[in-house]
Amino acid sequence: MDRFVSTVTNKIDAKGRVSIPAAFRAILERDGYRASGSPGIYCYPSLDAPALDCGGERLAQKIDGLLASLPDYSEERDELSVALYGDVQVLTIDGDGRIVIPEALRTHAGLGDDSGGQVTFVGLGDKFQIWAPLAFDARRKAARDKVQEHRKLLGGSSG
Amino acid sequence: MDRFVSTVTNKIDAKGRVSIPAAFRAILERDGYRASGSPGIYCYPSLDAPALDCGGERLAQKIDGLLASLPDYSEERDELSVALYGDVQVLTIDGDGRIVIPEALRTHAGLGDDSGGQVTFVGLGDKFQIWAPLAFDARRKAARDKVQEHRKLLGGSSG
DNA sequence: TAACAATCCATTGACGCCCATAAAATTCCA
DNA sequence: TGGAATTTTATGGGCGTCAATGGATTGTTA
Repeated sequence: MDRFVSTVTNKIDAKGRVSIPAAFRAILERDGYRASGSPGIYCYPSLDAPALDCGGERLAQKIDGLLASLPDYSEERDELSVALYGDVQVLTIDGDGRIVIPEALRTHAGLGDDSGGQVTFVGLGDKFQIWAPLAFDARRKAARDKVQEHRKLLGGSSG
Repeated sequence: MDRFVSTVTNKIDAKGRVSIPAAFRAILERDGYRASGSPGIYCYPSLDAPALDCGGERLAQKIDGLLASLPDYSEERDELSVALYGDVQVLTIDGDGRIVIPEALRTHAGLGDDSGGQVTFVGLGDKFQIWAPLAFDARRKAARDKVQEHRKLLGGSSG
């Protein structure tokens, strides 16, 4: 199965458009995205980071599956629906492979004028994230430090 | 299958008209809504929230199915029938894609002059809800907290 | 005819779609 | 293997269409 991997930083233009990395687009297409008549890509605020989680049909079906397991008209289901469906935005990819990130999502990810007009795409396997470049640098550095610690604990003489 | 997703906030004008988000309208049309001679959209007070539940034919059938699953003449069925059918309003969409929310429904959802002349449409899969913007913000926060508890079900090593 | 409702029309701004350009990668061939 | 030709990407901009909104006009009913 194809996975989203690697990290790419692209520009946002004056109209708020960003090119999705070609490698990611290719995966979305194989994942059920159809150039025409397609719903688009699913995108929602990441729960534990100032970033956006994005994916294709596979991700949408995951959400459906979770909700379908709860009884209709239960309060629990309504609440989950709000958080899962309600926060999801379906973004369409234009003919040139670009999307426009809506205001609500940009706010969550800190993609304001201060982000230097750039966004970072981060592959995470079956989904990918969109970050403000600086915020992601910090996150990445923290992750590296953590790995270093683990190495020490593991007594890693080889890496 | 088409689902209602995402959250949109629109204005109510002086005459009480609100535009239904175009994306939602498109789903209603595919769900059996016909521009002319159509019954309209089904709308009723949400059972457990200060909001309105709305949907098309698919929602109506779902309610039918739910009631049919309960034993005839059971107290439970009677109560649910009243709760679900009793307050249902069939709203028509005008030529410009707008509806007028009747007084009784506006009261339940707290869509008064205090709501800033705005309403929030929240996609919930096979139905959508109409909220007063501020009330929905609170609900959204609660819902997100709840999802945190369910994250493991989403298979998320992150997010 | 007053009050209200439904339909129609007009404006504005956002968005989708198309094309142009430049840089980068890939292919192809000597 | 080197380099030229071609294709793919990323990005910028123009323009037409449509959605959202406000206002006017017509119709209906008490």
